Amino acid sequence: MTSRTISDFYRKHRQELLYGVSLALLLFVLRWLELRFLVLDHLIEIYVGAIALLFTGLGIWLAHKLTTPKVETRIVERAVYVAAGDEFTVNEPERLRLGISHRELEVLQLVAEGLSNQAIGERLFVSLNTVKTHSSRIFEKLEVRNRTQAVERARRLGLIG
Amino acid sequence: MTSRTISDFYRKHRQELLYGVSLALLLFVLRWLELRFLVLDHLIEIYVGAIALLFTGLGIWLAHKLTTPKVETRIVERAVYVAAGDEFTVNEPERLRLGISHRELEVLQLVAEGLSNQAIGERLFVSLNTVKTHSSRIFEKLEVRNRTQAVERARRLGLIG
DNA sequence: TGTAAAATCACCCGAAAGTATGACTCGAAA
DNA sequence: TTTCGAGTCATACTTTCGGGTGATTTTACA
Repeated sequence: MTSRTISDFYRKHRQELLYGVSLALLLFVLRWLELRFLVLDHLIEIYVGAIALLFTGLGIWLAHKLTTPKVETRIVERAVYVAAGDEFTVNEPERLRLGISHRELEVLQLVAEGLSNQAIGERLFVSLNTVKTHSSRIFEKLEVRNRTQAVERARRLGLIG
Repeated sequence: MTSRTISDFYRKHRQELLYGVSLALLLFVLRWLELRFLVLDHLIEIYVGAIALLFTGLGIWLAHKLTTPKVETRIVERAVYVAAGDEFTVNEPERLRLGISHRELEVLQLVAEGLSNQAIGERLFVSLNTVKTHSSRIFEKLEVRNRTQAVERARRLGLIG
């Protein structure tokens, strides 16, 4: 396991780690409070109150972290295209004729959406290298040299919508 | 105070009332649990655990109620009329709206044909750098990050055939 | 159940694309 | 005359693509 992998792991699981550490700390504080107040058992109400407060806070914090990771107002401008109504179906015979696999077609569709290889890999849960292999094969089969031409050609052949 | 006023009051302060009632109920349960378990003081941990759980839940619920209405997504839909016929004419209003110059459109068309920047430069008798400048401006104006997305978008907007 | 095709991933390398910034020319408009 | 947009070009840099090669694992099917 390299340091790259470790930092990747940290990045990906930062939140979970934070929660874990926070919970551990809380339990520690709990224990301390317990030992502190248990001897004076008429202070049990204060103790319980503190616990209640503490955990209400924890709940709020948790919910906040979990439900509002981005409190930004998104303005999505969506263009509605008239006269582009018909549904698309893949030209299956053409796909078979060119020997393009399902996975390759899938990659091709994402390429057509303008995604980078990296982004495609993340979308399909495969590595960058795999995406590159797929796209290279696609280019070969479509007899083109780059993704833009591939999209152009695939459109004309009815492989993508 | 009429019944109308009362129902108005209820509508306006429904949330606050709910909170109040809930809190009262909680305190009641608390009290009950206290009496229940205090005699068996080795069950204090269970008691405290229950309290903790309860109030964590309360916190989450509170936070949820308080923060969810703040998420706001505005979707601006805009109709774009694309020529449905076979012959293509540039959607001039759209070009002007986006502030895309004629030269830029020319470059965009060649990009759509799948030419490399180098090839576009040779076709238009300008340097590679000039083509890059143009295409960068195009990307900005179309709000995209690469040529594939640019072609995709330009096609939909009726800027290219 | 064995085999071929498909899918996955890695590493290297050079080319192409894209970003950022600045500068120069030219013609039209203020 | 000044100003401004469009077009041109450059330098420097980072990122992404695409080609080549080889390998392992999964899946499909005969």
